[in-house]
Amino acid sequence: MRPTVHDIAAAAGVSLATVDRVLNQRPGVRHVTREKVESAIREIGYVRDVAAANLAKGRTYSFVFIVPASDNSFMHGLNAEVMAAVARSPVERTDIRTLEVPAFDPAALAAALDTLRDERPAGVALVATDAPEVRDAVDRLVQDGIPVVTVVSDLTGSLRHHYAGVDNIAAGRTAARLLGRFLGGASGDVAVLAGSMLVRDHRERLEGFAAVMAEEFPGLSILPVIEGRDDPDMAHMLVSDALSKRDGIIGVYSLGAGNRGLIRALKEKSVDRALTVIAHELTDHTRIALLDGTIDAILNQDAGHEVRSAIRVLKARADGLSVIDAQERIRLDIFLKDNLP
Amino acid sequence: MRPTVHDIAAAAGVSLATVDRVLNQRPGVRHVTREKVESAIREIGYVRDVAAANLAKGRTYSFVFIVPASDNSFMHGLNAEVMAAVARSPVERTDIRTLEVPAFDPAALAAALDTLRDERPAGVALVATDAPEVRDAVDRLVQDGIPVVTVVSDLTGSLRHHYAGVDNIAAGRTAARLLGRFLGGASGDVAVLAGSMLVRDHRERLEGFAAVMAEEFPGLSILPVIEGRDDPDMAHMLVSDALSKRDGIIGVYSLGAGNRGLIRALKEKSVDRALTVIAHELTDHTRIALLDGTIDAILNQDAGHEVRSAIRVLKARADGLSVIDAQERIRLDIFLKDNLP
DNA sequence: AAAAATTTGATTTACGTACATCAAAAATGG
DNA sequence: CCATTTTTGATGTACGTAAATCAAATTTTT
Repeated sequence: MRPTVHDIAAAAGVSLATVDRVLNQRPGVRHVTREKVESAIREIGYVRDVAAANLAKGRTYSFVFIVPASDNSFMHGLNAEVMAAVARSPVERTDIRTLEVPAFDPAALAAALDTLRDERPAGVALVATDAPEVRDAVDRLVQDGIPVVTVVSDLTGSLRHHYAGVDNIAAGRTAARLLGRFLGGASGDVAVLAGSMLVRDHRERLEGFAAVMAEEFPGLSILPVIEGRDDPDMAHMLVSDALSKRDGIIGVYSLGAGNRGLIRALKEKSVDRALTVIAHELTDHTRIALLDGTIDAILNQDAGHEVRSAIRVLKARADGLSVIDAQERIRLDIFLKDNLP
Repeated sequence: MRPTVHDIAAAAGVSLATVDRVLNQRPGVRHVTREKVESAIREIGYVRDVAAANLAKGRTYSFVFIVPASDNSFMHGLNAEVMAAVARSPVERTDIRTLEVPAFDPAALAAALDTLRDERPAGVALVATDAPEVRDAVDRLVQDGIPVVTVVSDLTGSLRHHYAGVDNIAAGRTAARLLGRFLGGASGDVAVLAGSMLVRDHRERLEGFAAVMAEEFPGLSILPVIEGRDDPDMAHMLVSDALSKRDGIIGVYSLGAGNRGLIRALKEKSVDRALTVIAHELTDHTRIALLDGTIDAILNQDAGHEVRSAIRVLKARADGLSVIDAQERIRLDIFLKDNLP
């Protein structure tokens, strides 16, 4: 049987009340007594029964999920996953609230984070925008003792406790190797379509991509990055334009969201030429494009996993428990035609 | 607030005792009363607080994990993951016992399964060997009301409740496309190294591989499968032999476990020729080979995920709860040099 | 309609922990 | 050494559910 608080009391030779004071860090225990209890806890290997504790506390973890009000398929998917988590939340003794903030607006995000300082939720998850003011706001929350995790996009240099997202440099490197290998030994130009170079994940993907391209595929040269602002029409125009102007393009890497415009442009232009295309994020559109051969591989991060992982990590933090690291590692999914879920 | 049993009682106009009788399927409730309670449950949307219920029951789920006594890196890894789960088990109110049975021995596995019928554990997970006697033994367990999930290797046609493993046909197809694309448009022979064609996962991988090869890469022809019985020395000999005899070989697909022999053979023979190699299962050996360029891509199933998923599914079954399907889908990991964990 | 059987209600205890209260004991200050 | 403060113990209630007991009400059988 698992040891209980009673066993601690017996082992330490103190009363239940004292054990409780130690366990819940209540005042009024002499230093020596506290040590006695703590060593008893270690000796008999007591671990608090979190379920029973939560029952007694009547506790519900109130978490806040901050998502950008962005209008692309990926963010819609992420939102849906958060909503699914909200739907499940009563069963898991969590009470998840979502907060929408304008996308790419550091000031608004920082302001939203600061309001949470008073509210003191049991944890905060956010899709971070990489800016000093956001970093500072996150640090303030952490210093107030509130668990914070970033999702999808990280905030390096901040005090956030955890990042539930993929390694974007590795993603870029992987894309480069796939593209390079798929192109065989061919020489030519590679077009890169990004949302915006102001977003950290996009910068990192490009960085990884460029590094491997330079190291391993000298025959391929990267054209200046096309910034489509994750807007279908804009992407369509810019990509069409690029493909018309440069017929040396043999490969495309789309590292941002909003691939609808890209796909349209590819369909129009690729009738007479063979292009190898790697894109990010599995959505309805990219899935169809992968199946019909317009896209050759899709790199993906599973939004559902990210959301669930973020919640698990916040919960563990709130309880002072540890997580299974391997379980919380968000993997980079590589999808070809054949292994689609 | 979540509704409780008291709320059901009030809503249905019956006593707590009656609610309890209905909830726990105890006898002595008239049909009409039972219906009244059940509709009240639906109306107010009651869901049992599993944590409280388990606390009251003093319940510990006792699960049995049957693993083959196989001596390859993958099975060692699986075993380690099961052990890690055992270590965590007290915290999760589970009591996991492992049972080792000889590998590839259907009779022994079936016998082991049959002993469990008396023991009546709360759930059984097994790495299935694909044989009628195993299927029958599994069906008997299921018919006795014991939750059963297969791990890594499935048992199609049986009544098992769930399979925690990858889609091996998709894995084979993916391997074929990767290999075909990596080889550009080149023509030549492809060698396939398997453990044994008697194992279902290996057969399925080959099936998927051969299908895509035939459909999409007519320039590549698959040589007769080499069966290395997952034995390093045997694999080394057979692969060396094949590489010496046929210098038309430009690609290798290793779909089984035990890649040490393969890697050794490749290192010896590939000094003077360029081979493209796809292998299964990320282990210390394959990881090094991937990094040094001996292997070009590794397909992997995450044993840790499989074990944790199996346990989650068994627990949910035991509680009569549903699982999050997307969370329990075991993904096929594709590793290149750049996205290794 | 009475006897027997079945169904329902009322109540209690338990699970492991949290938290509060009050009394008793011990340590500390002057 | 007494008064005061601090520390400790004893005890009870609560969380939501399970499970048991016994009495009361209802239904079924004869």
